[in-house]
Amino acid sequence: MSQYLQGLNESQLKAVLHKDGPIMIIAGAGSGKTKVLTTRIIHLMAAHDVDAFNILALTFTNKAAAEMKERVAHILGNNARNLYIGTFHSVFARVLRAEAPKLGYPSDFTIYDADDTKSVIKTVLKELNLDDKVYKPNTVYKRISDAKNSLVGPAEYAMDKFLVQEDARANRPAMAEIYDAYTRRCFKNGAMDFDDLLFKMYILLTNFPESLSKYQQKFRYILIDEYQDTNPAQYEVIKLLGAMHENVCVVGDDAQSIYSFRGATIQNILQFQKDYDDVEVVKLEQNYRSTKTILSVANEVIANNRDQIPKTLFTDNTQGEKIRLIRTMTDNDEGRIVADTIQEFRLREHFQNGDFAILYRTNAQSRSFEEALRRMGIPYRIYGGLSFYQRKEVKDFLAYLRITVNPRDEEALKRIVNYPVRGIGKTTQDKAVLLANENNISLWEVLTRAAQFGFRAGTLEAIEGFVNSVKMYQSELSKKNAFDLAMIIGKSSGVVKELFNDKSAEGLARYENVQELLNSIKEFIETPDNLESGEVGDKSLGAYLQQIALLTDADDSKEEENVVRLMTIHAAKGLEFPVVFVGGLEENLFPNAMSINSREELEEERRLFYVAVTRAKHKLILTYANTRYRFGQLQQNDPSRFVDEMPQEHIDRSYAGNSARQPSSSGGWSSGSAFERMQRGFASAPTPPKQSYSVAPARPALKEHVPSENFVASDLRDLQAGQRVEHQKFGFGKIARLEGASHNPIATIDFDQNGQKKIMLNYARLRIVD
DNA sequence: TCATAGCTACTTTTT
DNA sequence: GTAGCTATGA
Repeated sequence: MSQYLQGLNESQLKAVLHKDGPIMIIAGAGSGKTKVLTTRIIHLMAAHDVDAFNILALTFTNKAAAEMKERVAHILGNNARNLYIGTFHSVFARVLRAEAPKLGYPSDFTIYDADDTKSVIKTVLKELNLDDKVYKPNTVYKRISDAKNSLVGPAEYAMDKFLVQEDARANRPAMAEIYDAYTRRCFKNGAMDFDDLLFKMYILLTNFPESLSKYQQKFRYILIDEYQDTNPAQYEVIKLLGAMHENVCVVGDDAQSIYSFRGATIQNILQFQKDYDDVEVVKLEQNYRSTKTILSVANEVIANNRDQIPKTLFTDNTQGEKIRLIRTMTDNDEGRIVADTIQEFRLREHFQNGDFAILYRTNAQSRSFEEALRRMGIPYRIYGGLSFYQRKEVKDFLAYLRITVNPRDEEALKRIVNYPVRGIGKTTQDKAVLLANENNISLWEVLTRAAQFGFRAGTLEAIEGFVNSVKMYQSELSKKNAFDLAMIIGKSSGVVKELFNDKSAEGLARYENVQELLNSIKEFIETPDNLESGEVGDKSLGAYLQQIALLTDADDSKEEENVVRLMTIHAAKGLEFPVVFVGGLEENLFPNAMSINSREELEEERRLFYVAVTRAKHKLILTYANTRYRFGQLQQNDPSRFVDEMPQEHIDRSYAGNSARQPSSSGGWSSGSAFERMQRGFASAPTPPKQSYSVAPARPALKEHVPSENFVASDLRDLQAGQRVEHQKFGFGKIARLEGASHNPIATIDFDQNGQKKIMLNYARLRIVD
């Protein structure tokens, strides 16, 4: 038996050795999924002489792709180079780059990220004279994105009775029109958004049979990671590509499907067996990652879900210790106790910083952990949030590069036409945009022909100066590599100088970020071959821009850093850590308040919890806070229902007070482990009482109110103006009026002691007095 | 035309 | 608590 096959268990081996025909691998958490995928690729090449050029492996994250590639390269060396391994988005972008003219796009089409997309939506809304309070860019984006991910174009959308009716009911009848205008605008700009990369790939394959057959022949063996997270667009493309050889291998775990909000449908994996005849199904049920305790907690919680493929995960690992459940008074205490526990484990059990991960439901939760770690001098790194490439200064600089490569890119143009300030202000810009629309030409063309359009002499001079310098950059495009050209642009545009002259701390950071960006371009041109595709050497600026558009900050991997990692649970999928903290286990936060209205949504939250738990190898610590600041307001939450769903014999509650649920206002704090005393110390530390309203100097100080003995939050659905209520902090008051959307009602309350305040009823806890 | 202060809406998750 | 937008004055 070949060496690379050794150490595989029976099912793993079965999955690897299966050569032709469709196969579905149901891979439980920690069951060696990546190992199976990579070994399968190695086996295809080593034992069956399959050409690397004929293998396509698709993942959801760059990180997963890089890991796979690396593992294959480890065994096969240079042969691995020609494999097509990448994310759906990056592989499709590469294909589309080659085929763009067929679809009427320039090869150097721009890829719009979420910010660009929203910005285009705002532009379109303005031009259609629509109120962006009714048509919130986020809502519109979601709607369009959902449509594209279901392969519904603007024309189909407008004719889809159900969709149109939905929009009408939501009081957004112009949605179809917006979608159409948005699509046209992107096309005019020579740009595709994230969803287009999937949608246009589908269009390419369906409208151009010769392209379909070309890629069908090329990709004889197809492997899909995380199949449970595919959306209909991805599903259809895979089906098309695999139709000729039917060598489609999908790997997934229905229990880890956590992206339905992005259009993923669990049906794809549940139905796979119906898509092809003779599907081989292999289940990987042995977990190599976690202790018996952790695994049984995960199993027991997920058993509450109705929709799932039956399977039994087991492990030969040790029993391990109980799961620690920690309750704290506030979110800040939660941060401190986690930091403290990390310290404890480091000292007593010799863990390193890099062994710890802190996971949470929402990005906003990172703050308290971050502060606590910083205070204790524990090095950490936050993943997610604003990625490097989304920072303003980086985007500004990139906009120069983008406009050089694709002058039709209006979003980029608007960013930099007056940055650094050169006397082309808002009035001029508005006029130019108007001219572009009236004459049906691009904004760039208006600027290049500015003399014809009667701008003021000074303004005209400014425009011409700008146009000439961009034209100069463009003329260098074919002569210079990405880095040299970027350097020229940085110097000549004045961007670098502008940042250099800003000596404030933020200015310094911005300057460094742009330098960092230049470094990354240098790195790009110096990398010997393009790891993404295996195709050698497109070092142009256009290639660089398309690559980074799909990068997130989780991808710039300084993996070896020995630091504590903070990230959302979504971002942690596919990763494992010796010690895992999961924070904010509270109702309304996790499960999130947005997701408790239907069984499907709640089950997805539960799967998310399952993902969180199964990241841990040795130790798992769950925390929740009695009160936490959210949205400026102090909120009280009950412990998460998931806490109750865990097998209690595996839980160490000695850090959680005595009562499981509904901690009463006085009870639960009197017993005393050393740790608990310490915790109480934190809770009652002499920090000044927090203000739950903004601290405007003119406003009178809050007259603190002591809640009544019998304070119980009332059901506020039938709240009426004129009723008297009690608020825990602001005291007694009278409802002056009710306003806001029905799903987010806002009450204006005249408080006896604290004046008038606006309170969001979704969050507030009010007792109706009479 | 530009800088700034103040107001508002937002927080679910992301390629 | 903050980013992004608007109104205001220089």
